[in-house]
Amino acid sequence: MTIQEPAVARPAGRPRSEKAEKAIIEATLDLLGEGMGVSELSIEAIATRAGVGKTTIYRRWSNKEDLVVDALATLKAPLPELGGTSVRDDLISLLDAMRREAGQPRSRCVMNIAMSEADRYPQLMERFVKRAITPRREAMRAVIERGIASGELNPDLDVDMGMALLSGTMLWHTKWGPGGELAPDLAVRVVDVVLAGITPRP
Amino acid sequence: MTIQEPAVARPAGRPRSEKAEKAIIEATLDLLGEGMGVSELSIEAIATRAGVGKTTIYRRWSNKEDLVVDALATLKAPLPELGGTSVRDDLISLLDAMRREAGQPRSRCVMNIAMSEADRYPQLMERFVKRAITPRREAMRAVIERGIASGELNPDLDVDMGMALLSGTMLWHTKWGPGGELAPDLAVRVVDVVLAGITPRP
DNA sequence: TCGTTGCGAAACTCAGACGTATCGAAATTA
DNA sequence: TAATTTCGATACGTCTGAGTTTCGCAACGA
Repeated sequence: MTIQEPAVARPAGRPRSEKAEKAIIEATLDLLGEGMGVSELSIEAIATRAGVGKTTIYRRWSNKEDLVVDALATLKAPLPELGGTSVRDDLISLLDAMRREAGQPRSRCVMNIAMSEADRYPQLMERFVKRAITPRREAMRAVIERGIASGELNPDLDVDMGMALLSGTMLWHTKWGPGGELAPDLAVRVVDVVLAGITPRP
Repeated sequence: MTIQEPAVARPAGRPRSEKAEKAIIEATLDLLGEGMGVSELSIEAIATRAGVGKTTIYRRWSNKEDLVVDALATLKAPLPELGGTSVRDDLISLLDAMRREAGQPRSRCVMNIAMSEADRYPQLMERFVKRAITPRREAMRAVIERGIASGELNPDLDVDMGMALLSGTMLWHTKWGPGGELAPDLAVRVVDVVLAGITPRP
């Protein structure tokens, strides 16, 4: 058994606790997920919740905003696998992923932050949008563009308008729908009504 | 000779300045409209912006929340007149009113508060929703129900889903659309795509 | 063993905002 | 004129939280 030399030589002294780092991130996401805004979020509350000293936080992040960015960044966007068999199926997959995330406080905080703190922390938002929003947006854009090309969608459709329809409707349900869980079939119903419109079809 | 005191006897002393009261409300709405959250909003900032002393604020409202409620209450909902000639026209009127409001910081703050502070100030929200949100929601519901009855809309349509489609799409554009003003024809385009759907029609 | 670094806890300084109190001036009634 | 109340301004004590420092202990390499 040979012990592998790490690529980067470990500096002398006690190594930083990976456990503490996890606990800090978890505590941050917990508090944000409980509806706390970035400005109400205090380093001291995070330290208490995580069971660490403030020193341990400041040794890693120079201020609250950096910590929040890193915490949100750990919420990777595990985009659903898209079957690619039909536009309808792929859109349902995307929207159902949104529905499932809306039910979990850990992911729900992403939406809370995105909706409410955009004006107040612009450069936080910039990095956050790049990491969390853009990948999902591009995935949906690709599906819609493919649908237009294949003839499944209206060739005159404005792609951005299609994205607004689908995402906006889900967002509306998330914020103002009946409290608690979103209906399991919500994604299907949204996609079908968006595809068909609300006027009668012959 | 005794004078019968009127029911509303003006008390002795200098009367409260109506102008100061207006200035306080205006300053509050200005700051909220600039994207400031309720928790960042400080009485001192309001007093400075309004050009009044803090005393003048505390003489009227006992705390920040009461002031915010009163300030938001002055934003009445001047719902647009609905022609009633067609569902399409009425929906366009409703959505175009939303578009116009989204452009004005004074009204924009309504949406900001509604989106972000719901969890944090529940009883503030309750009063606010009753005053500002419910009337608009009911107006749209009435239009959709009338459309279903008249055959202009799909008889199978879930009314709440229709409202989510229309309102959610507008909300999406407000928050994440290209910065600045919303396109003047946005309401028309949203209504038409919601009515027709995004799949080709024969 | 020794030097170095991280750990949690606590104390510290500093800033901002709350809510109250006080001031002289202004506005109003009696 | 006298009494009363509000005005804006300012000072005050308090509290909360940021960010720093210090302390004794723990974990690591040499």
